[in-house]
Amino acid sequence: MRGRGRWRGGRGEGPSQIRGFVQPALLLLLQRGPSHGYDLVNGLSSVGFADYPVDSSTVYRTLTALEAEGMVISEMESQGSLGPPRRVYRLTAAGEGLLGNWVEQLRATDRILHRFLQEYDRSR
Amino acid sequence: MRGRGRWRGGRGEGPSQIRGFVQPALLLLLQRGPSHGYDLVNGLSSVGFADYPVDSSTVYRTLTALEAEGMVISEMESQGSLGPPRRVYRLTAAGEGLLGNWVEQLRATDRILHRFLQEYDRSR
DNA sequence: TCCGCTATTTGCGTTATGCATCTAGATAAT
DNA sequence: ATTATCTAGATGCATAACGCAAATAGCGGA
Repeated sequence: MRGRGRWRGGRGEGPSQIRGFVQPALLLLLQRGPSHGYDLVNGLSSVGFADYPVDSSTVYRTLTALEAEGMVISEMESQGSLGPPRRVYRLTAAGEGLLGNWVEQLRATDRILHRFLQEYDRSR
Repeated sequence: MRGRGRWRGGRGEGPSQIRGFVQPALLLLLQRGPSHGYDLVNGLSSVGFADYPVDSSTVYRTLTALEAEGMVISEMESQGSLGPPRRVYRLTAAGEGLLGNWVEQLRATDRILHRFLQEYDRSR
């Protein structure tokens, strides 16, 4: 899967303007159980995040970064998949904590957004 | 030591993860009437966006960019202010349209966020 | 053999933003 | 008069978080 994604807020299309949303999204998906990069790439655009296309390179890089910080742990899948070997990630306890922090952040973001939209609607 | 930069969603503090939110926020403020940069800097952190601190440089740069695209127009204030001359901006029709587009975008963002938070809460 | 998936990695460029610093007018305090 | 303080804005530098493109590689089918 190649990132399709047009962007440029304003003109027309575009990814959401949330930065650093890939990280919490991946943490949430991993909370459901271990998974590997390729699957997560598709997972993002299927399970609830259909409107939020993310490039695969971003996913892999984010996973690498998360592992470097101890938020996830990976190991090469012993055997049995249908293609090349996969690196399977699973959430650590620290990772779960991080997810919790992200959630707080995102709730704050949500409130800001609501205020903005409310202000806009009120000005009509 | 140059820009080390606090950030890091997760840990604790950090700017909101909304990118490109300064633009719609400024457009919304300008919809209420003409204003100048310094005022808008404070406007952002007072009128509804208290939790969304924005650096003044960002505000000035965003205004410059908006003007280059014809979304706002500025002129130096003829006279009468209490400090150095101000550059007063006002919204153009194109700017109002842009704001409308941003609003649509942000509603989409809002929906994504809701789904995310709902998923998280459901996993508890 | 060549194609099309699956799977991951890496180089390169862009963007929005923060921090620090500089200039400078106006006014109030010393 | 000098100095501090607020108002006002511009600019250099750094960087996180992406997207896009392309390389690498295992595997199964036509």
